Amino acid sequence: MKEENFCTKGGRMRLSRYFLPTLREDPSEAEVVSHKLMLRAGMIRRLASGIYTWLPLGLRVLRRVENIIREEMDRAGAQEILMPLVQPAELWQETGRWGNFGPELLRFKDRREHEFCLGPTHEEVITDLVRKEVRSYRDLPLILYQIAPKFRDEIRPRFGVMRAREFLMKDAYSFDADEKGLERNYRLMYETYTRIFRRCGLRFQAVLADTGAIGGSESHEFMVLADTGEDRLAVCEACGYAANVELAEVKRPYAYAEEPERPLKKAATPGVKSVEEVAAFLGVSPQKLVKTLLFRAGKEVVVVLIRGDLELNEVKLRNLLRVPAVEMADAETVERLTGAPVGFAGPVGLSGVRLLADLSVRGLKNFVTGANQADAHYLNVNYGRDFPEPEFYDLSVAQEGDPCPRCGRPLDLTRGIEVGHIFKLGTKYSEAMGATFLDRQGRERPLVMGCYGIGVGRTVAAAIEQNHDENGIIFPREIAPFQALILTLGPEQALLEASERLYQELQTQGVAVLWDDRDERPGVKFKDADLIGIPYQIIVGKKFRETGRVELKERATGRREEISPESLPEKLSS
RNA sequence: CGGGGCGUAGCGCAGCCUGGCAGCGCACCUGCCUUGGGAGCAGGGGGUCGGCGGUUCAAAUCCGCCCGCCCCGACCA
Repeated sequence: MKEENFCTKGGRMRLSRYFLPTLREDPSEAEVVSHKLMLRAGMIRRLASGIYTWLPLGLRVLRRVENIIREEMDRAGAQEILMPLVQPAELWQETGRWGNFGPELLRFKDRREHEFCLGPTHEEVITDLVRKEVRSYRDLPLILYQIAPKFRDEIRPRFGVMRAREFLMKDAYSFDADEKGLERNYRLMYETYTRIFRRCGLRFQAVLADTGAIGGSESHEFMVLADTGEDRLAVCEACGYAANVELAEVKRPYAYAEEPERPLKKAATPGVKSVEEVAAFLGVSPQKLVKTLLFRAGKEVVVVLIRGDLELNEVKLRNLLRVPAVEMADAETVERLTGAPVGFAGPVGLSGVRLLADLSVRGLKNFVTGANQADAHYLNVNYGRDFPEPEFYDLSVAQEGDPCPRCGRPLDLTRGIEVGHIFKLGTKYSEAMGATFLDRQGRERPLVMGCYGIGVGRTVAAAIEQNHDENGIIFPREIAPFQALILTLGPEQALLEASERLYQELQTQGVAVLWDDRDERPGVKFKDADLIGIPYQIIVGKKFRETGRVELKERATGRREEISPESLPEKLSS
């Protein structure tokens, strides 16, 4: 007889043999609850900033999410491929993104001094593949996808796998002959994503979104609703409008009392810089202040005016200026242009720069601005008189209660975690890279593309963020690492034998089951069981000794019922 | 990139100010005991005190440089 493998002796899903390093206390490095719980439950361990290893329990959850995605993508007719993480610079130079992707694109050279990067996304690679292989409209439509690691050298990785530098992503790309085809595929992916996140047991919301570095015409983000989310959403309950606040159009009514223009006056404001400080110092409301913001957009510097109580929306500014990124001008630039230290910039006397203003400034009279001079502000400033009339655009961030741009009812603001993002790319990449096909008339035309991403690890973290209590994780059934956990509470042979029989039987019935056969006291087993969040706990202990029945405890509700061991497999496999 | 904090056993931390044996709790190993919500007793193992350099008879502790991690900011005008 063959010797039994010492690692799998008695079956591999025994906790006494399972690599599950749980932590009794919160690790100090973790801030948000999902990160703490993933570390404590032995799902992940950090290797370096934003770089994580998935341990067996965590990997099982990751795989379950992956498999839901795979099933739904396949069902939608997409075909799975696997592309390289390492990508040659040449492809990125073709689309121009080598230059303007920014420092999160990790670049390096191989031994022959050829330039490469770690792929933060795969538009270039897929477009290269398809331009080489697809010739005819007969090959269309086509959707390809992969589930593979990505690398983005984030400024500030945080929250564990929620904002990691290396992360697992599902990315899909659609290719069509025309806009109509793209529209069909975009809708198909929208529906597929809805199915995926619903199956993962998440409460989520699809919102209109900015297209950012990926580009394209239209896009939606799928947001898991959570207070710890990094994105703010504007949602209208009345008509269903929902948008990332970065994008949400502001249709705020600006009603300003008619008042005569008063003479310009300079006021000393020593050391008074921020809006709150200036307003308090001069005894006026922040709505009477106009902030003067200097931005660097490529080589150009632009000046933007906005009412003091409002927030400037950099995404709107970036899209208006049609540049890949805008950033606040540094102190040196501010001083050179305004002649004053940061905190005292104003539009009066500025020249040689483009002057923009948010709609909130239009109609505003006798406002307060910096005087372009240290420790001084102007009162009673009026555009058209004291400085040239600026170009007005919608450049502010939507606020709670602003009117919905579609129906006018007040908007709600909530927070969300972006787990999915879909884009209509159009011909941006196909034209740049010459990815064309021959249509029915034999004309050469660029492929019309879409792209569709899901953060797999982030989805796991978001699910935990939404499903936990003070004792630990409560996994939604579809993504739980196991369906049931057998707790053997006591060292007696009879308990062990009964547990082992149950364990074998459940496995034979196809129920994913883990058995806590460790020589630990009941308290330890209960605590770990609640922490790792497996939906059902099967307790073989006191009740079994007394009655021969076991207890079935549901993790989510804490409900316990007594049940005969024989009826368990049927109950759990349903 | 700017500001702040931290780095001492696997985890959580004290010791540092005022230099003089490297500690506590949990975890781990052995034995006894115990078995329904992170038990108890006894014994034990484990440390480049983030790194390098300096000051000193003597450095976890003081000084300098570097590295790493966490938080906040990058919307200040």
